[in-house]
This record gives sequence, structure tokens and C-alpha cells, in this order.
Amino acid sequence: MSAENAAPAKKPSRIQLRNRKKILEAALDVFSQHGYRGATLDQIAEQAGLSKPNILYYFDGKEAIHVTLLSKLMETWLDPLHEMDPNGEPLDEICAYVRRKIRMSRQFPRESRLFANEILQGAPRMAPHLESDLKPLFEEKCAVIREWMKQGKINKVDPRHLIFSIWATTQHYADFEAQVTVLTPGEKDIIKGAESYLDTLFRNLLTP
Amino acid sequence: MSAENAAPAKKPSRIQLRNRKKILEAALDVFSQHGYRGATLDQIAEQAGLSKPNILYYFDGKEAIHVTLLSKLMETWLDPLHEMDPNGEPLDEICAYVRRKIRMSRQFPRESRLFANEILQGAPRMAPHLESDLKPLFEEKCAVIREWMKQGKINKVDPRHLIFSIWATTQHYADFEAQVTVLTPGEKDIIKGAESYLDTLFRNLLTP
DNA sequence: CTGCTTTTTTACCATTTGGTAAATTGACGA
DNA sequence: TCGTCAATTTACCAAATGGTAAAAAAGCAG
Repeated sequence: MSAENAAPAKKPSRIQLRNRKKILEAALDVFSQHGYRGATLDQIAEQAGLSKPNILYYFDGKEAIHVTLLSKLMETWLDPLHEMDPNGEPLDEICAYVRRKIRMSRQFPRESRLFANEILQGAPRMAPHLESDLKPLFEEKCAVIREWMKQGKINKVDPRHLIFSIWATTQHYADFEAQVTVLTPGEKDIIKGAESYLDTLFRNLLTP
Repeated sequence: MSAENAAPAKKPSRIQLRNRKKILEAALDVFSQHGYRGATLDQIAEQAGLSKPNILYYFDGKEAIHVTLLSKLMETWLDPLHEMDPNGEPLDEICAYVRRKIRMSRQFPRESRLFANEILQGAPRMAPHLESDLKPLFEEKCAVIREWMKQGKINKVDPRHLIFSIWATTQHYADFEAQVTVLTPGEKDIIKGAESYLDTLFRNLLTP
């Protein structure tokens, strides 16, 4: 009868909305930098400019904050793949997907690292989401790509590995930023170069 | 006069050797799964089959264990890149490097995740190593590759992004194993397929 | 302004965690 | 066999951490 969801009861007040947003924003900062177990409520509280008990007034606990964050993130994360159009020009569709992904790496590096942290540690709080949200989309798009290959529009490779390599190469710039920064000093926008490199990489792979 | 290093004094006894190894092995397990802050000495102690104070008898503290682990790892990690021979056949050298890296992903997934965890969190305890060990090697090999390109042996691309993409694609199978497993169920050795896919990927990129 | 609800603060807890001191046991050469 | 040093255990800490209860303050409809 009652919803035991993130939204406690009925209509979230103006204050609720504002403070929840502040908390999630702060939590994204802290979780993405230290991982789930390394993050503390005190850090999140300070970053959000609220007291710890006040944070626990808005969320049921540390884990609830993390789960909320991951759930919201999942949509954003799958969007670029969703946009891949089965009726478009295959090579263009795939290259456009790569471009969207690399741009997300620049625009949402914290989200990328939050995701990476969770997967790295075995996805303990996200396995269900992977199974229910990511997997069906992944299989759908694999089928689309496989069809394109069957029609001779692009070269034949294992579509699963193709997608893995797109994820890996694009997210690398956010997830391993610390390393990239050490190795390419003085480069103000290394991702710009990555964009054209990755375009070449996947174009050469898939062009017959 | 006395060394405050990992080796306390003079000649490590048989017991010292055995127990240090047990501790590092256990720590690799725990740190690679939970990250630095998420790992506890109690977990490491239990995994190693020793008591917590006994572990602190062999190492100066949690951080010392982690640093020791990362230092030893660095060698192993750079080896495959070191082996890339400036006098070999360019395309073969690069593809052989890719093969060595992907095999390390299968053989040393914990090491890969330990490394990834550290970099993800900004490399707080490894930045010096990156600067002193990784960077010179990276720049050396970039120069080698650039020379190969200048000679027209392989296609011209930014060698830095080339290396980044090799690291990203190969380490992906260890670091994101939880995700890969969900998306490719029943596959007993997905890395085997990755090996041939990545060979095609980089061969098509670099073949003139 | 008044009374009621929502929000925030204050003051605490219980547990976990990295670490230590000192006592106890074990190894081993003379 | 004994004495000495290395290794291990026992018994603790102090700080950090996730979380709670209840009082105080702030909003706000009437």
C-alpha cells in the first residue's frame, strides 16, 4: 500500500528536492573517488554542506545513497547505446556511438569512475541492474550488429568483443585519468585526440 | 646505518620468507577485491592464516603491505612492454605485445585489478612509481613506434593513443570481469576469443 | 499570531579498525 | 640441555564510522 521507495511518501517538498540533489552530488564526488567502502558519511556530509544526521534524514543509509546513485546512473549510461539505430548506416552508427561514449568520458568522468569502481569490486550492489537493464540491451545491439555483418555492410567480427573494446577504449580516459595525465603532460584536451584516433581504429576494423 | 626498508635487518629466515609470501598473497586477494580503504587487516590476516599482530610483526602497517605489493607488481606489469623489440618487425612486435598483455589479463587478473583500483582512485600511493618507472618506458616505446611510422612500416596514428587502447582493451577482461561474465554466460574462455579479435583490430589499424 | 509539520541540531552509541605492549611459545646453535 | 633470539599470542587502545533518539528550530497553512 505504501511505497518504501526512495521517495518516502507523497510529494517531495522544495527543500527535499534541493537537499537530495545536494547529497547525491556530493556522494557522486566521494564514492567515485574512494569507492563504496572507502567513502564515509562524514565526507559526504561535509561535501554536501549538511550534518551527518541530516543526511540520514533524507536517505536510509550509506548503501541507499549508493544504490540511488547507481540506479540513476544506469539510464545515462545506456542512453548512447540505445540511440544506435538499426536502420541507419552501419559504419556511421557505430562510429557515432564511439563518439558519444568518448564524450561522456569527458563530460561525466565521475560517473564513469563510480561505475568502474562498482564493477571492479564484483558489482555487489549492481549485479541485478546489469542483468535486467544492460544485458537485454547488449544482446539486442549485438543482434543488430550481427545482422549488419551478415548483409556485408561491415566486416565480420565478434560483436560482443567489438562492444567491449568500445567501452574499454572510451572509458579508459575517465577511469585511468590519473595515469593518462602523468603520461601526457601539458595536453589540455587529450580526449580530443582520442576521438579521432578511435574513429580511425574502428573505421579500419569495420570497413570492408 | 640500519635499513628501515621492507627487509628489516640482515638475512631473512626461512620463516620470514614463507610468512611474508603468505601475507602478500593474501593481501593481493583482499586489496584487489576491495581496494585499499575497503580492505582490512583482519581480512588479510584471516586469508593468510595468521593473527593480526603477527602480520604487523612482518610489515610496518597496512600501507606498507600495499606499497610492497604495488612495487613488486610494477615490474611484472612493465615486462611485456619492455620486451617490445625496436629491431623486430613492427606489426609483429605490436601484435605480440597485445598478445602478451591479454594473456596477463587471464593469468594475473588480481594484479590487474589491484593496479586498476589504485589508478582509479588517483594513484595516491603510486604516482611516484608511474613517474619514475612507467613514464620513461612509455616515452621510449612511443619514440620507437613513431620511428616505425616514419619509415612507413605501419600506418601513422598517435602512438600514445595506440598504447592507451592496447592497455584498455586487454585489461578490460580482468578489470571488468564481473560485467563480461554477466554478458557472455556459458563462455568458458572468453579471453581466447578476445585474443583473435584484438589481433584483427590492431592489425587492421596498422597495416598500410 | 497560532498550532502543526518538516527539517536540523545536539548528544550519544556500538562496532569496526589500525595499531601496540607485554607476556608466551618456539626454534636452534653452543 | 640450556640460553637466547625470533615468532606468536593475548589483551588491550584510541580513533573512526555508520547510525539513533530526542530536543530544538524553521516552515507554513489557517
